[in-house]
Amino acid sequence: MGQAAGPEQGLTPLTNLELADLLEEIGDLLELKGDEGFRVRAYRRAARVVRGLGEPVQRVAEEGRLRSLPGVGPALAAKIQEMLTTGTSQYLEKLREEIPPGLREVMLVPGVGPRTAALLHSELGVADLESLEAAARAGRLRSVPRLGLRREEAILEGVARVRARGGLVPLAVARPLALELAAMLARRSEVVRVEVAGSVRRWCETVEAVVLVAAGPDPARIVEAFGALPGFREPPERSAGRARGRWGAGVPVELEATLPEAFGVALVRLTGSEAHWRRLEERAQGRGMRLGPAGLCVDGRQVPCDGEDELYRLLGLPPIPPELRENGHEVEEAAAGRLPRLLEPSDIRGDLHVHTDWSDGTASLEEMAIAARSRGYEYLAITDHSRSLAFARGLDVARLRGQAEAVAALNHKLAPFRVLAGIEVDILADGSLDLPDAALAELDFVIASVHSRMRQDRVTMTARLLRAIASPHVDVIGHLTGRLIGEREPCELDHEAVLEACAASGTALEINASPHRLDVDRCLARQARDRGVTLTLGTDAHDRVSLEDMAFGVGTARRARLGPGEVLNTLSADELLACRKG
DNA sequence: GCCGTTTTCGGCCCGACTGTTTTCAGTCG
Repeated sequence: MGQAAGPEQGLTPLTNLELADLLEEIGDLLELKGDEGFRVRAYRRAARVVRGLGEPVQRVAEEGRLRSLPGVGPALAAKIQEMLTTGTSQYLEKLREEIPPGLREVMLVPGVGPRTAALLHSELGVADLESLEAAARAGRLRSVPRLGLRREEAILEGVARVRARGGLVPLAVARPLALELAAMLARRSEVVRVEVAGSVRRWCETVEAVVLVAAGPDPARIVEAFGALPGFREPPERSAGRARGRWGAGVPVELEATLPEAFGVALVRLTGSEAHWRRLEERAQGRGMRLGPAGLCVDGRQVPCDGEDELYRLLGLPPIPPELRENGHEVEEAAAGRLPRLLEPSDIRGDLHVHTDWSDGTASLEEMAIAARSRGYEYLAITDHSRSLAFARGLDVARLRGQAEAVAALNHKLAPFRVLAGIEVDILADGSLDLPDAALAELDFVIASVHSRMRQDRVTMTARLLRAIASPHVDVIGHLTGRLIGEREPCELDHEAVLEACAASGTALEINASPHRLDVDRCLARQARDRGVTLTLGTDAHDRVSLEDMAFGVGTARRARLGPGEVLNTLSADELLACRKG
């Protein structure tokens, strides 16, 4: 307490995520510069370690433990220290002068990596997405060595795709920022109460803006305090009780400040969806009240509403969970007492998809297990990659057996906590599995996932998945569509055929809880449920911190209206093992 | 860049596909 840099120094302590971004940027710029690959990887590895660190890197630095982090040697420790003190590093600043930072977004275009981006820069002076698009439209790309008409067309299409998603912020970015901003506001004396609202609160996978609602006796002072937070690129626009601006790299952020007695109505309105709010307005009108931005009026008098539940109660409704506030029909359901019992975070008894340093994770088997136990779980399934994912150090039969032995030893040590010996076995291009049946048969839990050849046509990809689903050893299909939100489109697939095969064979489908994936999504999860397919939740964590991503999985499951009975991880370890196939 | 029952240098990250070529560099998972 009191140690953090105050406003008098004009510097807020860097969060782990911000520091990781700076390290990532150095990696990208070095790569664009043509630096040898190992240094680039060192920066990226350090970024990953910092991102997945279970404690503030600030504290690690203060206690002189930076060098103890894996992948952090003398050079990186010094740069991290400098970044924590000054907010940047001279090395990074120099790189930014040498290489146009806009080239980083050029690399977002599919098919354009560091070499091509650098080539486009040197040959055509491309420095960002705009100049790339202009050059492509002018037909100047096709004349560059190793490029041609086909790639020019593909790049133009890719630019459009990158653009299209440009306006939306992935939940993976928006939610941590929303929570951080809410925490900053909560510390201000002007603020009595603050909540995250908007699409973030409804766990939408992408959002237009981070929206916050804060209450206090003097809303104007809250708006003022909000505008003064460090992190806005330029001062946010302010109007009565409101402020909106762009935070950090440009994420749109909005605040509405109210009096405490108007907080409930504001929170419901700003949480949305719009259809939900409209439906509530209609319902109020139907009951002789008037609901609007100013609040709820009964007989011409403003009724105080300091919480959401109070508003719903006045409208004759039970509280409606934010995840259900979508098309407005949920209001009728609520009125009829037919709201579903939704999955709760506390229903989840274990994580069914994690990686360790046996493959491409950063934490050891024991570290992951202990982290899972301290989250209150009863069990954890270890599901590292298999053989063919060489770049992730995937496990072959021998190493898998070695890991199973290590798991057995760990179970002895951590009992009654259970570690399940599992695998995320690769589904190869023809639908066969990357490990022999005999090896899979020995495991407690088998996820099968596609990691390569993701652009197969619909027929081929469907057949490929059906073959994996038919395997008696496969318990779950992991991240079915392979999409990465804002980065990679889902693969072509006959969903109906897949769901039918899952239902018939008793194969579960995963809701991958990584906020970058959320795969299967809400719609597909709901369809699966309707077809009698069981779902599992797995974080796909590659470090201890990412075990917290389970919240995103639960949010998605709730949006899909799943209850505890439809999710495998609500079972005990014994029940789970008992209901495996075969 | 980091790291060391290969310990202060020499490894570390592999294989398939694609569009461009006429033998392969670059991208991706």
